[in-house]
Amino acid sequence: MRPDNPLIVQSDRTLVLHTVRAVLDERGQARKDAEGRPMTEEHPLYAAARDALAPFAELEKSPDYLHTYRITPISVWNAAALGMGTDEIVARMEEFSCVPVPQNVIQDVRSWIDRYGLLRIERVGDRFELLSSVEDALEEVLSHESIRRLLEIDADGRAFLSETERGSIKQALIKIGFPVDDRGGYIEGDPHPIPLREKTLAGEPFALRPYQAQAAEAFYRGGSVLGGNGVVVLPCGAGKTVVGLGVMNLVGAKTLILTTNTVAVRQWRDEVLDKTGLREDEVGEYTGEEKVVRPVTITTYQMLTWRRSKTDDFVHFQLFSEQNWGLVIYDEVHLLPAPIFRVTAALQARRRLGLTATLVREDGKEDEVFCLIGPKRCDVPWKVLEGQGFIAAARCKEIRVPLDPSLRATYLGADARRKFRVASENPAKIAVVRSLIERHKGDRILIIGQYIDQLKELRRHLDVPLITGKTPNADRQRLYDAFRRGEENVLIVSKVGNFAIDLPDANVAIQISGTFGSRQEEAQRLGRILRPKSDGSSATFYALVTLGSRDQEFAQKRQLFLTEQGYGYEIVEASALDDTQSGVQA
DNA sequence: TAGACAGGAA
DNA sequence: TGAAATCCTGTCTA
Repeated sequence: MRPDNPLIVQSDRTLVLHTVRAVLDERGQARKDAEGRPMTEEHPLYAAARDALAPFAELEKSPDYLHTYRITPISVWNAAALGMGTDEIVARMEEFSCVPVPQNVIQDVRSWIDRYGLLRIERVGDRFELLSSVEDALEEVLSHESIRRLLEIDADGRAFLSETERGSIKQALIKIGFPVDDRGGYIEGDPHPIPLREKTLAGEPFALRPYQAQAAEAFYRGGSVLGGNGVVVLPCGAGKTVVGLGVMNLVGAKTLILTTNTVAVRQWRDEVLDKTGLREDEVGEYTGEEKVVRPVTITTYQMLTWRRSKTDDFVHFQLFSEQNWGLVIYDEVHLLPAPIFRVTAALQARRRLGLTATLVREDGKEDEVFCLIGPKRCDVPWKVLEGQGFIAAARCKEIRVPLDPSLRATYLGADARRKFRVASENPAKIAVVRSLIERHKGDRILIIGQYIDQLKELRRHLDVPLITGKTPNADRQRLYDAFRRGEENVLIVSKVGNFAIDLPDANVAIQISGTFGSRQEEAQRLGRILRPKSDGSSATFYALVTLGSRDQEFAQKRQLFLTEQGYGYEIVEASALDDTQSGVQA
């Protein structure tokens, strides 16, 4: 703790981190710039503090100078699963704090950490027992009706549960603040060796990158809690599929893979065939087009959650029991739909791997992921991979575009939800896009937006191709290819860009509108330009927002996740684009 | 029997 | 907070 440190830990468990500090002259006075404003510089400890806090705190707000983090039970338990204890968490806060860390915060962290592992599930013959390391704890949770009705209490007061209740009991317990250490173990599933190739089909040498191998190991071996279930968090473009292959190799059993769409199904299949020794007849696709169950089977969430009508049963749930799976992989686990949680609750005896770039869910179901899939096993910060050259360096700029006075009235007159749309569709953004394209001549530019009308308008002005959900697959492919070959330098894409993983790489992305406050969407979009460039050059991400509007508000929320990962948004006024080149450099 | 398309769901 | 995209299935056409 030093007075010039950047962090303040508050008793409401929020952490306030200064990103900048005043520049002082030799007499210790704040130095002023030419216009008399105090000068600031990045706080020398900011980056180190940010990285130290990331494992156990969640970034909540990130305006220019003060970033607010919050410590929650889930954030602390995830840290605990990575092997971090109270002492370490407190030490990290004290190292960067400029005031004493409040005692109640230390106590809260300690009590949460202590709770993790207080209750555990163990196998007893063909059923399971809920045990507690402290006598009162079991008594306390049994006083909750929601818990007791799931258990069978015998004459000695021991609490037993059946295999099928294993998931629901964990869900119920986390709701009342007790994460369970499930040591019930796994069904091994039918063995099926999955060797990794040393050369891909194209003859290129193949091996897991160090961080990929570490992630697979961390999942499989576990740490302070039993391995074999949990989530691996890796940036877009860092090779999550390959981590999945690594885990399949370690488990060596029949595997069921769940993905978000059919393009992803195809991609998983190609990767499995390209990088493992499995033959084509060992890998099956279970989709609308063909339903083939093989030792490695890949399907979509929508396939599984399909039913004839709202009241009917899920037709394809039998896939989970069709084979004796030894591993279930949940791709993009932050998008997991509710019914899959339900079936996963009954699947606690199978090894479960979740893969994602951002563990944050916009629906706040992080606790369900935590107790049903498992804790975070590995989280490689984006900036670390950038430093190692596995993803490209990127600069983010938020360009603030004024709203024309004539539209100002429309904006002010609109109700809250229309306001966002009016601000998002600010026509002045078109001129800004045009000048950015001008500035980035020779670059590959993706323009990403949310509203079809707005994008059509843009296409009319710029005369470049537009891809939306209605664009037939053949046309998309043709445009993607043209973009890849460099025949087209600019492409406008709608929300298809969020899902389409076959979208070609670019080095400039211009976001002209986005979903309310979706942090993970912003991360995905940045991911589009993060593939390392052959010449090692960096990428640029522009977010266009309407000055002083709800658009600007939501843009801040969207940026949270990336700020947490160390991406700073440089704020540029649109007017600065016109006169000099100083505001935005190509 | 493939392909196109509409409809419903989340 | 709302718009857009996706997928699966069933039906129709050639």
